[in-house]
Amino acid sequence: MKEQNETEKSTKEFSEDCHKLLSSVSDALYAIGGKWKLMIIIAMARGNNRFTELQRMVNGISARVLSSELKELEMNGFIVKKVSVGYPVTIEYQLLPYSETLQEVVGALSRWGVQHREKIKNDMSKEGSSKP
Amino acid sequence: MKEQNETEKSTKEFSEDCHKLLSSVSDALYAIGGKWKLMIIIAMARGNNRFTELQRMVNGISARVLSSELKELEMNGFIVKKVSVGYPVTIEYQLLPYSETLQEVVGALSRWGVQHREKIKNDMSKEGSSKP
DNA sequence: TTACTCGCTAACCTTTAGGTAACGACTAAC
DNA sequence: GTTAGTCGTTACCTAAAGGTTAGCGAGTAA
Repeated sequence: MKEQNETEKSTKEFSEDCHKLLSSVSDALYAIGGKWKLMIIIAMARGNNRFTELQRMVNGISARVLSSELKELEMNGFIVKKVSVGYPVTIEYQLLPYSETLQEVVGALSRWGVQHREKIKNDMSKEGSSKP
Repeated sequence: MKEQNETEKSTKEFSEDCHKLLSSVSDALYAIGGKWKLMIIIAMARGNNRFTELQRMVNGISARVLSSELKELEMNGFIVKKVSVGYPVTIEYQLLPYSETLQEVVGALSRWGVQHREKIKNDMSKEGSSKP
């Protein structure tokens, strides 16, 4: 029964594999999915720690959305909000070490993004020049 | 003027870097962002090529959403729809080579997802056991 | 005094994602 | 021939993400 053929076995294994892969990717997307979270983390990793800095750097984000995303990022342990009580109360957001675990993801995504833009450009110029 | 100090220079470079990174990640998210696209590609890479197979494999997706996501994936050159005209018309979706460029992204995301789930589990057990 | 910045927040509205349910066309079983 | 299942597609509707505008409280600069 067990060594009947390989089709059945590999199908099953594939299917288990697949479920694991799917659920881990799903977990990841749950935490860092959406339009902004990764972008905010990238901007912060580049030294943007103030609210308005972030708003200017992350193109197209509104104050309302930035505010709520920062809250979520804080709840999930990616960043902290530091309020310096001294002279003019300044508020800074800082990355926590945990956000560094995202480096690989950010790297992969940005490399893919670069090559994808290239591809789109090529596709367009091909279509454009294919007029008979 | 040029070697005044390093602070100014590196700030500027950081900022340029940052914009590039942000726009490439943004491009990537535009194409493969959202809850389902990557999951569908993963499922297909594991040998699920029929509509209902995919629907069963990708947990929680509805037929309507699957149908529209498949259309988008086709438009963006990740998959093709093959209709065999013979006997009971069967429809198969197949990955195109371009979807393989996503391997790195999928790998990174799933590894991160796995460790993130671990982290959540640990965090919870810590909080749970800290009752005085 | 006026005006402008920073770090938000609330109220309101639009856009998009996604669920439900039903259909068409065809098969298979009862 | 009637019911049930496959393989999708479509129309309709809700929910939630996100944009816009406005403003507040505290500081700063003219």
